[in-house]
Amino acid sequence: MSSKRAQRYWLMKTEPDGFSIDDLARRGREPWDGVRNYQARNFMRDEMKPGDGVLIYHSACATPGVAGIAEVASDSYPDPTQFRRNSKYFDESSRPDEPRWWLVDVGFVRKLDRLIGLDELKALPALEDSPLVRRGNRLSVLPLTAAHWRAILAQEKKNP
DNA sequence: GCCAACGTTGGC
DNA sequence: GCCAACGTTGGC
Repeated sequence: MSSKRAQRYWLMKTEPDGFSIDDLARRGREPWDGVRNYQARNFMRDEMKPGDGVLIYHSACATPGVAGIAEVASDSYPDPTQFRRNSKYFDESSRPDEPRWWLVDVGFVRKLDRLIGLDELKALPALEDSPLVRRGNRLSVLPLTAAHWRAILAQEKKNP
């Protein structure tokens, strides 16, 4: 396999009441549709590449935190829901010849042995510079450094 | 359910 | 281009 660039790392949020790591495990692979934030869109459209590592984060739930590992499973392509009039993600001002919203497919890798809660993440010195643990952070797709990735996954083997 | 933080919209 | 109003996210 020839790789033109080093693997990158990302974190993607999902609300488990709507779509959880278990749903991803069942389906194996899922188009990450419905993202309607320009910064998150730019990451998916311009920077994510197949094979990149993804941490799946459960948000807006009883215990928010990192729940599993996935990978970028496709190149980016236009989010089809933006053109579906009956979709809640429909965007009437987006044009098929110039799509506004883009996505990637996400492939399941594995569920973590245990959920690594936000309280734990906040306590990790390695994550001090990540927007993930900053108050008021609303970005649903964000980049991680290799150090962030390692620090988060190292927690899996530790007692909370 | 509350509310702080943030992004987006639209009037001017 | 500014900024107030509004809508949404997300932790608690």
